[in-house]
Amino acid sequence: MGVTIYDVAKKANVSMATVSRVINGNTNVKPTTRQKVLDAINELGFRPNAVARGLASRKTTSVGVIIPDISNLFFAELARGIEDIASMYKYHIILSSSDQQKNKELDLLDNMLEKQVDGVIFMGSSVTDEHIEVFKRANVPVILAATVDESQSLASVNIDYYQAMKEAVQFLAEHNDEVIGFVTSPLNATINEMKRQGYEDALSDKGLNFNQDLIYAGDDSYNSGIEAANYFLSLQKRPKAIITSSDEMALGVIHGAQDQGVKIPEEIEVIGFDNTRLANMVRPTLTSVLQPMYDIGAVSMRLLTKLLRGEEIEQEQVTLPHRIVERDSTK
Amino acid sequence: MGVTIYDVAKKANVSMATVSRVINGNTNVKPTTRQKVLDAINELGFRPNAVARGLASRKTTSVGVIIPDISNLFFAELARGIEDIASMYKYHIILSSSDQQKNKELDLLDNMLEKQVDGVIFMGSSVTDEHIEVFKRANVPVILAATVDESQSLASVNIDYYQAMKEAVQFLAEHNDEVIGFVTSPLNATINEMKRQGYEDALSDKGLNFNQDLIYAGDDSYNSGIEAANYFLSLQKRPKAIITSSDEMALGVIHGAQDQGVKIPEEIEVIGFDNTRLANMVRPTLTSVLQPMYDIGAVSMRLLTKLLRGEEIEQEQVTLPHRIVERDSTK
DNA sequence: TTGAAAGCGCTAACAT
DNA sequence: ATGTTAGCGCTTTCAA
Repeated sequence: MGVTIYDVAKKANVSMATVSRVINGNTNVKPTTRQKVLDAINELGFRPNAVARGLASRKTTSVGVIIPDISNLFFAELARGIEDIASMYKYHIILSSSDQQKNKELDLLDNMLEKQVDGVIFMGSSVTDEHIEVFKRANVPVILAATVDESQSLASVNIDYYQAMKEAVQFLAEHNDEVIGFVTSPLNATINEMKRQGYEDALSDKGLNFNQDLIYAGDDSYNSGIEAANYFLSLQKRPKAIITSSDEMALGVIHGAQDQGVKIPEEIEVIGFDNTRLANMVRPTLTSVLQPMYDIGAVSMRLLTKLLRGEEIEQEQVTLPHRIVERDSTK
Repeated sequence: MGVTIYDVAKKANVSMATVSRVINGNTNVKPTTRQKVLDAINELGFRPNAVARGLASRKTTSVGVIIPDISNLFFAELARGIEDIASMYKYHIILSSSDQQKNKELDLLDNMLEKQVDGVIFMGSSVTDEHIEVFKRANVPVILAATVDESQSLASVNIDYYQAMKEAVQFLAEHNDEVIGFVTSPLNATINEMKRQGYEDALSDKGLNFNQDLIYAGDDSYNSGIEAANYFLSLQKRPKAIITSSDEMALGVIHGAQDQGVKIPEEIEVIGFDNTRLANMVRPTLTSVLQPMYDIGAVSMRLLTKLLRGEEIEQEQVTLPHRIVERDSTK
């Protein structure tokens, strides 16, 4: 551009300090002076340089967001929640996908810190001690969104995955005392482990059948859902219900079963997880455990703004509510 | 942090300039000196301040991305393409959703320019004269991704929407000389107008039936696809094929029709647009016009890097290839 | 209410 | 091959 605060000051016949005050909404400026400055700003088409500002004030009003994969429906929804609140508080988002690779995650964090982000929102598979150490050394607040740190030493926003999965299994067990299959995912390792635990505990609480054969390791994709269906159908003792750790895999399971002429939910009930928009886009519509992705993002960002503004925080580990949304893939 | 280039210089017994040279990979440094500096950097845990760097060099290595809605599958995929190439070239992405509101788009651009982004990738519904004017005044390169500027005065990456839609209709017309319905969307107004034109021209080329009743104005959502199906089924002369301007609406059409007992593709054929992952997640699987979203993003970003580095550009308006991916929703 | 002036941490001539 | 020295455009004491 070329127009600086100095040019404005000269034009308005005031000092740079006064222009700065006007830009920043400082009240200690005489109204007439303020107007003079405002006029000069308009005439010159002055646009404050946020980089210079950042250097002088040591605040950039931008926050880093490390996300496994922005093209994933689940995370994209979460990102939107972050973004909406960020823009409400005048923060910018620097967004990068990590593919859940630890090295990439750490590198991204480093780059963002070089850019002097005021804070970071992190989504990732698992939080190792190294992660924690790096986060603490970062000198800016870090929030984990939909990401569990077992040591509970970082601020975070999640649902109770263990309990959610347990309830889903219990829900099935009400009208189904037969075997229940489970499709896991390697993504979000820690969270999936919690889900698996909930699954197992629910079964043993009910005195139901459990063995390793009933767990199929998917990869979070639609196709792995289809493969899971094929696998379960090939079992001697077929499950009468299947629960997956994501909606996309649940759709795969439904279609995989239907492709083999199996009726859903009559012969096999299916429950997904996350309650993404996909749950309505399938026949029968998918019963799913609602996880409020948008809210997790929004609450994470809100929490970050509180930290950034030194506001009172009641609780650094936030747990949002979940619930089962019943549709037609269950009886 | 607190550690600056000055601290490193002192520790290594060299000048700041030398440290700067080492950081920036300048070759004019004696290997032993370089090593001394590197050691000092490690010992002190020095991390270069990108903000200071940006101020001094007038380059931020960050680019702004204005996107209608990051939680939309289509745009999220595009964003991922942008991001992958950006990170390959060491650029950071500042990402904001505009909801295709002109004011928001212009505001976002303004904010990004304040942040001194080196360039901008813009995705939006329509490009008005005001957009163009603002883009030109921005003083940084702007690329339109999956966004058409009819005046052709800006760099852009698209497919030939007109031709793509025309081919889709011709494809249907091969085995279907009956009426063909069309579901539009208000999103991407200009592009949808091109698609509509392709639809109409294809019909008239074939001497086929056309009237306004055959166009249903959807809103790009799954539900509006269902509504479109209901609408078309209520017509006296039902279409024998329906083509939509997005996959999500196509799924809605399929399910809306199936919910009323209509067989796809036997009674009605359906074609979607974009060939998103959804096309495989439905029964019957969806024939769709492939638009390479990821590539559009990647090529846009690559084009931007060329502009930024002053590399030779052959063509500022890039048209990527499209094609029809046949699946089971058509005969 | 306003101004003067010293940085913020780095790059980029220009010297040597 | 290395050092000196202006800035980059703004914020922020400190004074007035």
